[in-house]
Amino acid sequence: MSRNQDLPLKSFLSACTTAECQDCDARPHSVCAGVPEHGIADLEANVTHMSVEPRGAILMEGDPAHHMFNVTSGTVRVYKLLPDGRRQVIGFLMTGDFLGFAVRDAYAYSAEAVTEVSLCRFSRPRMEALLQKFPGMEKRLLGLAANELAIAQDLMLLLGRKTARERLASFFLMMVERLTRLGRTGNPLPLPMSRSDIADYLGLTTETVSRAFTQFRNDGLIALEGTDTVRLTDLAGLQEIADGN
Amino acid sequence: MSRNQDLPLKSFLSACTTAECQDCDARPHSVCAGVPEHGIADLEANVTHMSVEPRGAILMEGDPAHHMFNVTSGTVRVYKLLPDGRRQVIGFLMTGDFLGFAVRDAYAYSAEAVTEVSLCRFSRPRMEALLQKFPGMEKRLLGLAANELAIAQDLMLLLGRKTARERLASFFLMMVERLTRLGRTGNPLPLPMSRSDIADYLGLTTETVSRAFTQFRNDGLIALEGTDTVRLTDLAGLQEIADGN
DNA sequence: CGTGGAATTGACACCCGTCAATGACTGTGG
DNA sequence: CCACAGTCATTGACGGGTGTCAATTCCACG
Repeated sequence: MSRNQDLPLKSFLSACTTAECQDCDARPHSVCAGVPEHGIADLEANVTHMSVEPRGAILMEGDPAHHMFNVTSGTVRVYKLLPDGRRQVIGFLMTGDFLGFAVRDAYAYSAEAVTEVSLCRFSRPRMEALLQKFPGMEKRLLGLAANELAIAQDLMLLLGRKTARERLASFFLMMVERLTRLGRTGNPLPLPMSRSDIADYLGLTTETVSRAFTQFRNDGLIALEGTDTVRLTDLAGLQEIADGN
Repeated sequence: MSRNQDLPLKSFLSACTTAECQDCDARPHSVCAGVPEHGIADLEANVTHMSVEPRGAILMEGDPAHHMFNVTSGTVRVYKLLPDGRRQVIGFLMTGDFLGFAVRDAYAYSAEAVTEVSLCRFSRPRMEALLQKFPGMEKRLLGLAANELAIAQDLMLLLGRKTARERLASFFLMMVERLTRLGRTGNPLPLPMSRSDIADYLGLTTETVSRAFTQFRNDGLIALEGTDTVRLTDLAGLQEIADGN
């Protein structure tokens, strides 16, 4: 199991003003889809565009939850730690995903950039003002929360009841589906995160993940194109495995 | 691992008009806390009060999501199944909990009564009208969703990374906290659900759960008062175990 | 008291974790 | 251009925690 005690967690946050809400690719997939066209300027005035280097920290468990984020490009890993360093990745965020739900006033999880990541940052009070002003935005946020909840429930089934093979197959199919929904190609499937990230997402070890990879390769279900790209050569077969048969 | 293929899933839903929103004990804990006092009559007009017998079905995975529910008393188990019968309980719902989030138009989980359960049922369009009319209700619903998400993330950490002992200790403490929040006594802790329900919630088998119970008993951490009530005799010890040490 | 399902306990097997070695890849400096 | 180091991925050997199967025991309920 991977430990996380020695990662360089210092923040690589840096301001950047190149991106603009007006022609933001992520908008239709994000909470900002709930803002009407005439409100975009207002939106822009209340957001900070920023980018984070790979392995850079975005927020940490226990920090006061002063901000909310919107991922506009790149991949983010969100995770929780046990005191002894055991890590559970609770999600990978991509274009349009929202980050920063918090009950009480502190984050209950940490988030780091996997690849270079672009983010929109909202301060909490400003976000609340926006939600007040644009009810569609709040409705949209509720929809995103319900969607995340559904993903979380799928992961619970995976973590509680699936075998290693079933977990990996489910992971592949889930990633394909998300990329497809974003209008990107899911096959060959890019995997920007490490085996250790995948393992900590699936509740396994890197060794077990690696063994499952080679097993799938030997069974003709996948083909590796480098270590971070997988061609799914038998989607139906993977689907069967993912569903438990 | 418990299979769920032979459970009598026919619905025991039955109308009942005794409860009223005006003096509903669950209101301050539920989505209805977002409705102002002057809107209660409107709320009442858009809700059906009902009760479900133990083991009765409330909704089933795949059903069209025509309704949303509000638990006002009793305990509900929410779960997902794999085709071969493996079951993952994704939550136990109690007073004030909301049931019926659905992306797309179908439920992604099933729900059954553990004890006798009282529910308020909203039809989807009526609920949406209410949310439109009372923005506080939508805000409240978002808060409930964020809260459920946090609970789900805790469970992911549990399912992915904790040992059997750690899982059971975490479960006890989680139940205590929820009951306390509802203003009820959490110690001795009532456990209306079966060992098999607990096992399927914690990603274990009944045997392993049972062994952990007796281990805790032998270690002086708990005392059983019948099979469905546990006195937690060493909360600090349980907390240490739950956190991984 | 008798009955049936749930809970507990025991014996054993197996999947996956642990530990360790090797291989593949990337970037750096000579 | 190549040697080298460092990180990550893969593979192997082995052990342990938890699942499986089976036999009691415990209770709730008639």
